[in-house]
Amino acid sequence: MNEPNDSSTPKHFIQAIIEEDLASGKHERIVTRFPPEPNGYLHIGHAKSICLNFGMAAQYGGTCNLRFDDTNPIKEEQEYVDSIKEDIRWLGFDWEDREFYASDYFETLYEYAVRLIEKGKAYVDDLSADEIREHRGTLTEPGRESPYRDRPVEESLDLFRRMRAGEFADGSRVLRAKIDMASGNLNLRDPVLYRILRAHHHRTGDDWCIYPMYDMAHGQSDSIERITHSLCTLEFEDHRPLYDWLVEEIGIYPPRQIEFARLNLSHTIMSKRKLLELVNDGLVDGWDDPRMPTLSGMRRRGFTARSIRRFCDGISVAKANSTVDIQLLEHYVREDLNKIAPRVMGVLRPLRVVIENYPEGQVEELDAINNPENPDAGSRKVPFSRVLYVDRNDFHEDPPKKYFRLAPGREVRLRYGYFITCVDFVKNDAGEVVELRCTYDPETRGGSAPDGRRVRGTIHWVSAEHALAAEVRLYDHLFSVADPGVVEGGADFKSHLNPDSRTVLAGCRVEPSLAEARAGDCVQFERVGYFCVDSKDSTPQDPVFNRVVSLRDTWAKIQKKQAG
RNA sequence: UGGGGCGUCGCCAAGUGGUUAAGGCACCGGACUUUGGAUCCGGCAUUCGGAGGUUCGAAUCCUCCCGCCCCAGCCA
Repeated sequence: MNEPNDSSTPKHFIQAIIEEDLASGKHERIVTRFPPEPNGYLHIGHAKSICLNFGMAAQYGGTCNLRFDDTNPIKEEQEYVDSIKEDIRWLGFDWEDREFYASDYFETLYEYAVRLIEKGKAYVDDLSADEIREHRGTLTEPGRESPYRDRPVEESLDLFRRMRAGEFADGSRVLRAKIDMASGNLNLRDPVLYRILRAHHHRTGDDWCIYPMYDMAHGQSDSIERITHSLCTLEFEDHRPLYDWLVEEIGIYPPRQIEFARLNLSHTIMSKRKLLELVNDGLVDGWDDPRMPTLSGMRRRGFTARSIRRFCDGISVAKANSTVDIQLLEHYVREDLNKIAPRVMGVLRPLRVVIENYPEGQVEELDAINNPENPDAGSRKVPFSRVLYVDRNDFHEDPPKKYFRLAPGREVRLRYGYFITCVDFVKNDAGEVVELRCTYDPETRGGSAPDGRRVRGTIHWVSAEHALAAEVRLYDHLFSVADPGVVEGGADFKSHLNPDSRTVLAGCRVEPSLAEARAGDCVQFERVGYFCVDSKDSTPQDPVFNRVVSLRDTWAKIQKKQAG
């Protein structure tokens, strides 16, 4: 799936490369792959890669494989592969029958390693991990060759076979490529290709006690799958010479690795390690907490797959490290939800309103448009009666300048209802306004005055006796600073956690039509924001709504300006 | 002091020797409005990290300088 080619999105450098390769005849069809390691949940940063890889395949009539990079059994689990598949499907992409695992290639990879040893391009090293590190040298000093580097091919072959057979202890030996211990690129200083590791693998079980390293597995898996363009992030740029070297020395099909900048988003973090820390420390309610930048969290929050896809298109792909303003993401959800979310009325902080001249016991069913952006969405009936709730912040005892809503003596329009005028208000002992006394103009049913009289303010409301009680969870940025990664002194990123990232409102009142709402449904509470029925905690009896994003709020801006 | 990358508006990002230096977000005006939403109009880089140079002409080519990111896992 990908969006109709938006002319406002210019071609990026990867598209340029692919088009050249197609035009020159280097490739007839392109093949890409999305290669997650099943050691955590997918986040919005992965979405960029997913959209890129599947997007290129779709745009140029090729295919994109899903391949799990599962070469480290210590960190990988089936739970993660399941969640990854679910997230990719939800995002709207289909790998059909092309679901692969690096572990499927273990036997072939082993043969490739043997081939390298036979060519004298790899050797078994008996050095310990510490010794290997000591021999590696530093950024500015060359490394030293291992004393085992030039041992006979036959000896390495024998040792490697016995490594596989389980004759040696974990960590006692490794297979290394024989390249150049003096290279300025540390990846070329005889990189480790295989290590001994007795760990249960989620797919191969206990079949293997040696596992290939990333460099020995990734490019070779790409080659086996005939990947034409292997797209990865910038930190692998230094690995490209090794990627090319291995494919060349083994003598197999050479895919082309192309690196692009990973996504960074302001006010959040993308590091799996840090995300896991938030989960483990109980600072969020799990991987799918609606504040998390994980796809499962965003899905639960109410982000649409389409808005994420559009976002990924919008930010484009380049090689410069960058941090995208989270407001751009919010823009794309608003854009999408504006078109598809049914409008309803919900009162978050209820303030009781009695319409004094409205007949006791009378109920009217008023027509309300479901979505002004989409006539096909039709309309619904909303009950109106003598006692209503409006939002507390739609009343001001002493209204500030430019405030168009309710205040003593002020007339406003109730959305799809009547014009009402506040004639009095009631306070409790604590001095809080607890009730408004209003009158209505029977001539203004539906919201317009026959005499042409205009009101500046329109507010939302619900009928007290008909409204449903609900819990509403307001979410804000997870971190209060744009770049939580930057911390002073001994502080750590968690010190930037936004204490107001979640505000739970109980006792909210929403219109009765919401009785039909089901988990995952998104609506717009008019004048407030977009909300999604929580998929975990919501029940028909006790509905729970998550705020996806607020509506743009001009009044808030005016207030800010007035304040200072 | 090694190697690999990157620097164009507050944030993304086009641009590949001749364009008035795209577009989006944000921001600022205004119109419209039964959501202070949406929509619509208008504004928003004499300048491309800096300095030299080549050229009739440079963000694009050359030289030097500056800044930022990545690499010393038997992680990926």
